[in-house]
Amino acid sequence: MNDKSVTSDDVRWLDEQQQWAWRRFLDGTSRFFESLGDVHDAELPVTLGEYHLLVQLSEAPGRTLRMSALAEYLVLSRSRLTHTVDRMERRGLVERRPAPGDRRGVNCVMTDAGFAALVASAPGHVTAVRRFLVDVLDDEEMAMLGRAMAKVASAARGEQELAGHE
Amino acid sequence: MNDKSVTSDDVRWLDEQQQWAWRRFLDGTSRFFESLGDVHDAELPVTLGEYHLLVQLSEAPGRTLRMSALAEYLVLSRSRLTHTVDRMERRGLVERRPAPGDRRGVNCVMTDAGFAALVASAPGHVTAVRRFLVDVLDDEEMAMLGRAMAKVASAARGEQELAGHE
DNA sequence: TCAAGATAGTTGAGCAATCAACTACCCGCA
DNA sequence: TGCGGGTAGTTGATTGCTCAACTATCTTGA
Repeated sequence: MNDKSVTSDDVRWLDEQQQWAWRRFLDGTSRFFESLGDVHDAELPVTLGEYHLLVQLSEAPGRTLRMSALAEYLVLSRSRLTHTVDRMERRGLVERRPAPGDRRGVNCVMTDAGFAALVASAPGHVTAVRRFLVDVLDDEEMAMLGRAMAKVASAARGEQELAGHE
Repeated sequence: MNDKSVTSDDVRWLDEQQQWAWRRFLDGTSRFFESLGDVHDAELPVTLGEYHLLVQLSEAPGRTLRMSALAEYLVLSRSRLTHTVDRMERRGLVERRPAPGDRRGVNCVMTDAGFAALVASAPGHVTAVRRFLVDVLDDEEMAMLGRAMAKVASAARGEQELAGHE
């Protein structure tokens, strides 16, 4: 702990309802991603993490994205992305190409095999997302969840930027 | 893929709003847990995972819980819990004791050092949960989030039980 | 124009998680 | 009473992740 650490005297603890909601959030997300990951591992050609990577590439122009952009979108460390792309490249799902205009840069490109794996995984993936999330909530809850999590994401993102400039 | 696999012909894809909300959820949870984990790693004596384990023990009678109960509450595989408890036991945060009445069973007990680590971590933990979640949402959003995630958790839990009986 | 610092990505060692196989014990039933 | 199947937990090999150090390139400003 450093000299800026918070001591128990000036902490605003959570009240009953906040505590309850936070625990439901923690438990719900754990079980949701567990179940969704299980579906990928048991039935689909790519893991959940690989799937999200392929989705990002599929929506990028030329099915191509810089490593750094991919890392930012997927909330992965650069190192972890390097290792993940290594493995996917060995399986022929993506390829690395030098980035034009910046000789430090590396583009990650989805191959046809990668696209095929994405297409093959999508139905099972979406069906699971429905079963564990979308079909469980009504439209209003789903919309609220989206708005709330957009706020949460930007709070966390703000913090990330601060940490980077230390 | 097996013979029960869903083909693209009969999948109900997500509409615009559902897609948007689902992506906010995915991105928000990733960034939230990333930021909260960073706070633990940088400033607190125990990691986020260890913290949650200690919280469970702190609320159990005798600060004691069966390994299997702990695994269920924390949504951890038994193997992963075994390894995690190994490490925490080496650091003196918890102890293993035989479970009375079932000679297969093992109780995990929080030590005084474990309780001290929990107390030392709590202020920083709660402050971070506020910064990245609770203080970012208003009371209504927070309540909705709790209700929604309670539903999601039980959908996922239901699925888990089915998988177990195959 | 060139030095200092920032950015992009990789590397490899050490640590943590996963998966299947294993031991030990409990329960129900014949 | 003992056998079959289930439950509790551990083990160790494999795989994946993390962290700090490293190379290479880009940018800025004196």
